[in-house]
Amino acid sequence: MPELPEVETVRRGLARWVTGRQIDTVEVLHPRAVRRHVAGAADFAAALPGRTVTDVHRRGKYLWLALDSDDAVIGHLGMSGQMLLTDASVPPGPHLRVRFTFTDGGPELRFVDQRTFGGLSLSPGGALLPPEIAHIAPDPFDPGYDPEFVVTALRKRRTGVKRALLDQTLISGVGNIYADESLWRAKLHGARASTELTRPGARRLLGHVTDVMAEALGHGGTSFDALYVNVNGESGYFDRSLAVYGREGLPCKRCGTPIRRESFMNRSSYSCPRCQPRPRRPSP
DNA sequence: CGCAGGCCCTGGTAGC
DNA sequence: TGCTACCAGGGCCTGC
Repeated sequence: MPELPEVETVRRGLARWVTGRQIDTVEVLHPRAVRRHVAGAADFAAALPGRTVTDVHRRGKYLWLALDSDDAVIGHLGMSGQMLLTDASVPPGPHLRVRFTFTDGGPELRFVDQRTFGGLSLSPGGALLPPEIAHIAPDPFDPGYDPEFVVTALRKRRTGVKRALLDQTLISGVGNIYADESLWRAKLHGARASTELTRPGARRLLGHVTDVMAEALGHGGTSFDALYVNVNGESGYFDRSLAVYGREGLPCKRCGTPIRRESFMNRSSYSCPRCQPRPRRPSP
């Protein structure tokens, strides 16, 4: 499940292998992959040939290819999306959704997505920051990220801390995995009311968010020698060292208490019952 | 306006 | 063995 570190790893791979190349052809193999492009798949495919990729940017879990036309191709990986750079001779897999070829005849770019939660769209004039994702807050690695502003906003939210962390309009890039990891480091249960956070407490939590994602990025962003941009941990180079996520019943790495799993927002939350006690009056 | 919950997808796996 | 049920979950949308 790609969160910020995974998307940033993909961005770096794309920046290295696609920047400066001119698009030759675009083929949409599954309309759902471009459902955010209102004008439709044919329009998407027709608009891109001849354009050159000038840069690759990211905000939170979104990334976009900036084009020499000042437009942008926005991409979101969803849960299972991958950007693969593949020689044209490699036969397409079953989940190939969109294929880009380039005029240099080099490796093609394939958007592969099993569960089709991800997708691509064309953003007119969006090269610098697509208006479609202007509502997404800066992530901790964005020059525009202001932790004191987020501290203030977080403490104003009348909701649970975890729900607030997952709100991409407050701080972006945080998903279920890194939210749980950050809360474990901060010794906070996700159902704690965000209004109860002190300013220093909120600062500490946000510091953990930044740290845990920076560490994951350090683990994942190193091996880009191959012409292969992957977002799935399955490929091996994504060696996340997780303290709580997915560790139900295993000992807490701090106190040894078995990690618990709770259902929250129709997904799983992992925490240590001892380090992260449930609040008396839980917030959603 | 702020917040909460439903829905979209499909491969893998557990259970019967 | 073959079926069903459930799980993974980010972001958009709707309704309160």
